[in-house]
Amino acid sequence: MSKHAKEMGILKEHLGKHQLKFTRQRELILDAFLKQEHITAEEMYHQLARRDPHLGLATIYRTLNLFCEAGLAQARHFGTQTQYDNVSHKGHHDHLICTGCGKIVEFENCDIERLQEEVATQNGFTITTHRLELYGLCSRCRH
Amino acid sequence: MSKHAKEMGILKEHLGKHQLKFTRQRELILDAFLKQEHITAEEMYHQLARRDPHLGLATIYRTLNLFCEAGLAQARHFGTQTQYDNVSHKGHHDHLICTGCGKIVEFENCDIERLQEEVATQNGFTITTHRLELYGLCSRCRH
DNA sequence: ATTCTTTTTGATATAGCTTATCAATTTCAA
DNA sequence: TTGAAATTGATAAGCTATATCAAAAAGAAT
Ligand SMILES: [Mn+2]
Ligand SMILES: [Mn+2]
Ligand SMILES: [Zn+2]
Ligand SMILES: [Zn+2]
Repeated sequence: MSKHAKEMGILKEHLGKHQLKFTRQRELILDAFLKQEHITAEEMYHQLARRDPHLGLATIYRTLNLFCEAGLAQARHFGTQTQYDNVSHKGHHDHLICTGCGKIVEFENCDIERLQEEVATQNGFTITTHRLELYGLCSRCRH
Repeated sequence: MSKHAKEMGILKEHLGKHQLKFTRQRELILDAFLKQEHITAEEMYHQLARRDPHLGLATIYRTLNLFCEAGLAQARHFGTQTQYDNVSHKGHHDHLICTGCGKIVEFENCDIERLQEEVATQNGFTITTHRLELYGLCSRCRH
C-alpha cells in the first residue's frame, strides 16, 4: 500500500466523475505535493525538474488547480505568487505569516469564526468564504 | 475654501517633506479620488479621461501610490485589480464583499481585533498588519 | 520675469504570474 | 488492437503594475 493511497483514491474518484484520466504526471505531482504544507507552482516545478526534466510548468499549474477542484488543495494569495495549501488532512484554517522569514503558521479560532458570522448577519450578508491573514514577525525574527 | 482643502493640505505637507512637487495632475486626481470609497486605477483612468484625455495611466498609478504614502489611501487586493481605499476620513476597518454585485461594506469589530492579537501572542508573533475579508452574498443578491 | 535645477509626466517597453493555444502523445474503454 | 477523447509540453498571449526615458512642468533663486 502506497504512502498516499487515500489521497490518490480521492483524486481517482474525482477523475472518474469528470471523465478525466489518471496520468503519470498527475501521480508524480500529487506525490510531491502531499509532502508539503504550502507550495507555489514554481517551487514545485523546480523540485520536480530533477525527477522529470520534461515536466512542463503549465502542467504543474493545471494539476494543482485540478487538486483544488478535487478538494485536496486550496489556492491562497499571500504574496506575489499563489500558494497551494495542502488541505488533504485538515479542515478550515487561517494563517499567520512572518514578513521576516516567510514562515507560515496555521491556526483555527472558533470565536473569530463566530464573530465573522455575526458581522455578516448584521449586514444582511451570507458568507461563503473568507480570508484572514495576520502579517508580522515571528519570535525568531523579532530579536 | 475648496471642498477638499483638508486633504489637499495633508498632501501638500507630505510633498513638502519629501521634496516633491504639487502638480495639476495630482490636484485633479486627489479631487476625483476623494469622491470615492474604493476605486481601481483603471476606473479612475476612464473617469478622468473626460476631463483630461492626455492623463496617462502610469500617472494614475504613481499618484494613487503617492496617496498611500501620504496616508490618504490604502491599497487593497480584493479581486484581480488593486482597489485604492479612501481612508482620509476613517480609521482601520475590514470588508464584506458581495460576490454577486461587487458591493463592498466596511465594518470594524473590536472583539475580532482583540482575538487576532491573542492568536498572534499565543504563537509568538507580533502583528504589523492584517487582512480580513468576508465574501458572500448581500441581501439583495441572495433573493 | 528669467534662469536653472529638480521633479514629473506620458508613451511605451518590460516584468511577473498565470492561462490559452495547439500539434503530438497518452490514456483507456470498446 | 483500435480509436475517440483527454493530456501534455512548448510557447504565445493576457493582464496588471512598474521601469524607462525624453520632453515638459514646477518652483527656488536671481
Ligand atoms: Mn494552510
Ligand atoms: Mn474600505
Ligand atoms: Zn520569521
Ligand atoms: Zn450583492
